[in-house]
Amino acid sequence: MTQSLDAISPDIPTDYESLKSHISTLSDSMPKRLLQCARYSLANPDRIALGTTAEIASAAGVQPSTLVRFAQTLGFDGFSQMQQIFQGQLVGRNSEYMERLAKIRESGTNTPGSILGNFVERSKQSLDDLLRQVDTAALERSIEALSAAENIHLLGLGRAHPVVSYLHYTFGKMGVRTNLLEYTGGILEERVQFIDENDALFVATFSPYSPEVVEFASKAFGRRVSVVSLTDSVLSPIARVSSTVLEVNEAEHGAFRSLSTTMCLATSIAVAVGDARK
Amino acid sequence: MTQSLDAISPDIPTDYESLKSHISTLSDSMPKRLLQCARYSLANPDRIALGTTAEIASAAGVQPSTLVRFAQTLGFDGFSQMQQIFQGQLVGRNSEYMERLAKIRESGTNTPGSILGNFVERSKQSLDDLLRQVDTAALERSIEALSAAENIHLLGLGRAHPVVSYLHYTFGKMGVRTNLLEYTGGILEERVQFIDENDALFVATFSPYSPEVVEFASKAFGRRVSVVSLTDSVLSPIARVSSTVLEVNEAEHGAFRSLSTTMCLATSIAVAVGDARK
DNA sequence: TTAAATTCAGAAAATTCATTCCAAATTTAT
DNA sequence: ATAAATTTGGAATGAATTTTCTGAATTTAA
Repeated sequence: MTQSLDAISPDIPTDYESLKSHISTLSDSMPKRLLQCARYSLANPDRIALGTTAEIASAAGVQPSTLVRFAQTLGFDGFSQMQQIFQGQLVGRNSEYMERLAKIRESGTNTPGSILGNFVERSKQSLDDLLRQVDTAALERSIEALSAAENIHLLGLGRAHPVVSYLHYTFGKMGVRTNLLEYTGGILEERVQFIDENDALFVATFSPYSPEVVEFASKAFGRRVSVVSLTDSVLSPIARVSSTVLEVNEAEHGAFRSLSTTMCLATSIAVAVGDARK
Repeated sequence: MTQSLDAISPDIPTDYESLKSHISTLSDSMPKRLLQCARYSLANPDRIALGTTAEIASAAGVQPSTLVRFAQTLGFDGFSQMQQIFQGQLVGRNSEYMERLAKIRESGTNTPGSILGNFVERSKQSLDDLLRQVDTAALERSIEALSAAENIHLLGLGRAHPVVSYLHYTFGKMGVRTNLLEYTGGILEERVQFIDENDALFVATFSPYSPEVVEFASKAFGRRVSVVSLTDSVLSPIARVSSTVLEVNEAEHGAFRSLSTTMCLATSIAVAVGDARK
């Protein structure tokens, strides 16, 4: 049907990967609305594959005709021709996905893909556990404590450091001032004196629990500071010196634990505190 | 528009799995042509999802109108309504997903528990997307590059910093030496000279992409260093200056993005590189 | 075998869709 | 600042698509 036209324009992408890079290349010289299309297509390829021009256009905040122009800018006849590539990707990807799912169960395969498949599976499981096992009362008290605090101090070393680093960033973006306690030699303990009774200390620590962190929290707790802790077991030594304890069972693979679930909880805490403070 | 009709026929399947059993149940009492439709649909769900009635009918050896009657026999308004379920299968929507979304909508959106519920659900979705959309070839090339590197340098600022911080820790535990590049004033750029051609640079950056990070990666790339980047879109400026690009669509809630999915990918990378190096 | 009921094919109708077109708005170059 | 070029929104168009309808064919029941 469009054979002659295909022959005329031989340089248009025929698979999704090259289409992606094609879009990415041309997007440099695209005007506002077409760039909007480019962004939307790459962010929502599924909707491009399945939607109609009207639906997609409205979701992307452009006119249907703009979508057509976008496709034509990329060298296609029109939208429909471009859509076929997105559809092809959808079908191909789905069958790959099915194969990968089947392989997850078989242990022994150590390809990057199967390792990822494993972690995805376990992380989903772990997220489910989080939602099922979370102590809602403790979560609420934690949010209250952090919302009421004059200053929030954040402490976490080793595998826990990314958690407080993320909270530092996210709280900052929401206008909540936090103090990220970095461990630079032995001077950590001295900082306890700068933590006020009206402040809160958020501390994350996982097995094996750094003694310095527990010690620091203990001292703060002794000074009647609200200590909100995030840890991997209620048996954690941090539990004794905390006002509220949040527990997370993280996905693991052999000796290695992810931070996937922990980050989900951390994000929720940040958003809830941000809401309460606004 | 079809609300009243939906209400009248409340027992039609809403996901592919139940549709399948619905079809096989009813197919017992179907006349020849409808049975033909039933068989074809179960054998070629992808074509039902993406084709037009004319195309599918011709492929299945029936009339387009028969396809419509088939859908109506199953309880649908028409073909289009049935087609949506086949499309949902392709994108990975199932009944559990629908139920959970409904639950989240029911509950108030501002209690800490519901915020957490929301993030858990979105994170799971996002993890699924990761497994579906991941570019396995790019992932494998990334692992290779990092495994082959003499030294691995890690760079990430803002929301991306927790990612490299985590990698620094985890690689360390596996005996893989890494160099975490911290941004302390303007001296970042100078460090490029210490990165060798046999080294690899792992850089994480998310929108809005820090110019310093892109600039640094660009210089390293110019020095023929393997640059493995983790970012949120192929339109990311880092993509141009990377040997391999890994893309992650992170769960978000309003303006706030988690790091849940990203951490899952990061963990997988660390484990895969650890395996390859051992 | 015959009549009634069901199923079917295909044409026709109604709707939706992708695409084109053009005037207005915006950007770029001078 | 002005003109030229580009980009855009939105209506108009024509093609394609889904759905309905009807008479013919087939099946079922008596």
